[in-house]
Amino acid sequence: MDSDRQGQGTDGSAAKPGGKAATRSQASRIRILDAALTVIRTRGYSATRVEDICEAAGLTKGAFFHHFRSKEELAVAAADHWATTTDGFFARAPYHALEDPLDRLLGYIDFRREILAGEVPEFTCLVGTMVQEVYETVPAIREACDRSITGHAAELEKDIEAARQLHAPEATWSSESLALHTQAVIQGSFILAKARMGAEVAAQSIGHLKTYVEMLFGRRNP
Amino acid sequence: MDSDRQGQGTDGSAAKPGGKAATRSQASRIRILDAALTVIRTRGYSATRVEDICEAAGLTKGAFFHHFRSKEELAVAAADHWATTTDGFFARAPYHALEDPLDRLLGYIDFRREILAGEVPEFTCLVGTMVQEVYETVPAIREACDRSITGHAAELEKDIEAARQLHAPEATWSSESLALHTQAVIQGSFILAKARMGAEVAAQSIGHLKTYVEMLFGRRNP
DNA sequence: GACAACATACCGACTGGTAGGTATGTAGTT
DNA sequence: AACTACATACCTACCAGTCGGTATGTTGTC
Repeated sequence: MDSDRQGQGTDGSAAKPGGKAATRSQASRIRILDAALTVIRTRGYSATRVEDICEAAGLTKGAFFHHFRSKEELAVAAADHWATTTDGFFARAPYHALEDPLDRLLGYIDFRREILAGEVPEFTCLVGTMVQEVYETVPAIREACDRSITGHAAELEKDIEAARQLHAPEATWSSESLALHTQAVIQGSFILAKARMGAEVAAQSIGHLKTYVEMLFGRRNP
Repeated sequence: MDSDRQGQGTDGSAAKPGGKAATRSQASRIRILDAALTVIRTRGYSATRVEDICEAAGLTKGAFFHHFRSKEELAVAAADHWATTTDGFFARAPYHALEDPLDRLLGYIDFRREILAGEVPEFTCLVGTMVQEVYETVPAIREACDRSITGHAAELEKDIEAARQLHAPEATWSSESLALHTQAVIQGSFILAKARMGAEVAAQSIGHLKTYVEMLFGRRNP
């Protein structure tokens, strides 16, 4: 209902072999979305002007409003775009090849810590930023952010559940709650990183998260 | 240097016995600050208009700009006000009377979970919200938020350090990093609560935090 | 206590720049 | 010719901040 514009841009026709124009249009659309990721993560959603995004994308407002009906619609599309790209990014990460689900889970946490590089806007989360601002005022954006976070957690939950059955069948905690907890730690570590303008705090916090998971699975003693 | 207007309002003259007007002025100032806490937590910093705050405070823009030179200056004052009021709030909480520092630490975590009541804007954090939006663009606000978070963590760190020396002298983690980690979990849990529009996720995440701390201190086995 | 002189607290109409959105034009493709 | 993908110029609502004014003290002097 609200998720057209997902795969093939604005054109309704599908399966066009070698459609050059459609490809170029899509490229512009994605440039706008990518620009939005950068700018919104830097300045926040409300404070970013659509012209900021256009400038970062090397396009004009005409192009912007050709692809998106409003700033709000862009935000929803950006959240979906974020979900898609990050999911792909993590799916391709090396830890994913490990056999034991617990190793994958710990590998995921290590990976999250490792990618805390560069400037703060580069490693922080688009949807975590946006949902803080608009959760009460713009339902569509809130829902898109929720989809992104919940979807990512659900992906992780699979490994957690498998690891739980394999290594901690007696565990009292639910895989879902642990998956969400990892996301809470990561999101919270971003807030501290922003307050302090550095990744160090975030890395330490994710380190605590890893210790916790290791202890839950008996791989480490206090 | 930047912290006049703190104790005695706008009047330069000090030690005025029974100054009625100064008291009334302070009351208005605090009404504006309290209103700002509510409104900004609900709508975010950038999206709140100063007129929203005035309306919530039952005053007009004239009064607002009499007390604050700009919206930015208000935000800084609001962050400081937040730090002051929340510190007092936690200082007065019952867990604070416990003798064992570890009990106080665990009591703090329990307390944080217990106060997740009411609507989302009522239990979420002002400075966590603001710093996400402005960390790159408004240094003064970022610093004020940092002061609030770091100060709160430092207060907690005292109990953690005492508990560590008493119950886990061999521990490899630092009290500071654990204190900051608790704040990361709490802040992150707010983000999830906002995405899902409910306190339940936050409570579960803080539950995991408690389990972690208990395990760190050997009060619980996996 | 009365009155002048002054300061503080607040009101609300106004302004000027800004930013979301629109209307129109145009080059390229089919 | 029709349509897509943009660019440019323009419109308009909105909002931070200003400014002249009023009401309520407060201080000092007689």
